Amino acid sequence: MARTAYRTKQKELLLSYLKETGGQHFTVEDVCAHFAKEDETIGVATVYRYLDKMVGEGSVAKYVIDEHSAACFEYRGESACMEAAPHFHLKCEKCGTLIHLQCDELSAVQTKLFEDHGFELNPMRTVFYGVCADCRKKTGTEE
Amino acid sequence: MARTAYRTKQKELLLSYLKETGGQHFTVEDVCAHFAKEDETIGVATVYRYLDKMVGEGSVAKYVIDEHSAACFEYRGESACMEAAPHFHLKCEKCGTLIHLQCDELSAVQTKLFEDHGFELNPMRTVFYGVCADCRKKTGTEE
DNA sequence: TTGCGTGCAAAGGTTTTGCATGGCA
DNA sequence: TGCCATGCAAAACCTTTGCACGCAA
Repeated sequence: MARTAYRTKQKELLLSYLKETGGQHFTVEDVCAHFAKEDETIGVATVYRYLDKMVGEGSVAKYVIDEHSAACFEYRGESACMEAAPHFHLKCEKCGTLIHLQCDELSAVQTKLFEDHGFELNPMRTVFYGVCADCRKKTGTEE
Repeated sequence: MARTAYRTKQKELLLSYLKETGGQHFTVEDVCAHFAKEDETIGVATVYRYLDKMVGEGSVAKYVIDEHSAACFEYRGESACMEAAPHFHLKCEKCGTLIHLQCDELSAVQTKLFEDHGFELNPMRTVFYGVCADCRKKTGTEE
């Protein structure tokens, strides 16, 4: 059963950070560094523990952007239900930009996948890889 | 410039493995284990080195399925150009199954993303996360 | 006082890298 | 002979886990 959740300083700190950065991406390191600058301490383990729990609850989304860099998290609001404002993520393989995209066409894909293939897409975790408009313009010769 | 590429045993071994398993997924460990059973030796570093190069050339696709398990690779054929037979990958978050899906609707998304947002989707790297039909049937209560 | 929450450090896993050796041309 | 390719082991990286201590209730 749900244990009594203590109200601790770290939890408050993390929640305040989440609200500040709502909708933006951050890593665990970002969180720790942010508070280190303010002379507050919050250990990585603690951040991981909270974030993992919140991912399970759906209020935070976790994205594996690249296998070798830290995972990206994103706050989706306390009462965020997944259907609320689903958006997708486009990751540019050239410049590394992560684009938020709210697009009906993509939502249609979600429906299509479900109806035709019985597959229930999870937009909270899916990342589209490719090359963004800006990078395509630049001939694309550079790495 | 392109250096003279030597013809080595390891390269042959890897290529033969790729052709055998064409279209299937494998990890670096799979490759090494496969040859270890046949008393052939091919080190992980070598496999990573070749695979990374081939990913760059487009003949092998690399998927980050889960941040904590090994990366999945897939051979796409020597002369595989990306337009040839693009298919997408659906990863079930419940049972872990990786589904290959060749679907015109999804190809339409690719076009849509390109036309409306200038984003050139890379199907070789994109993985759709969600829940597969089988797992949805099973009430979905289990982890 | 009870026992959850925390931080530190160690462990765990995959992938990369350095370096000496081996093998292709 | 020259130099690319290889394998081993160590390093690097992110994330998880064990454990003792601190703090909320």
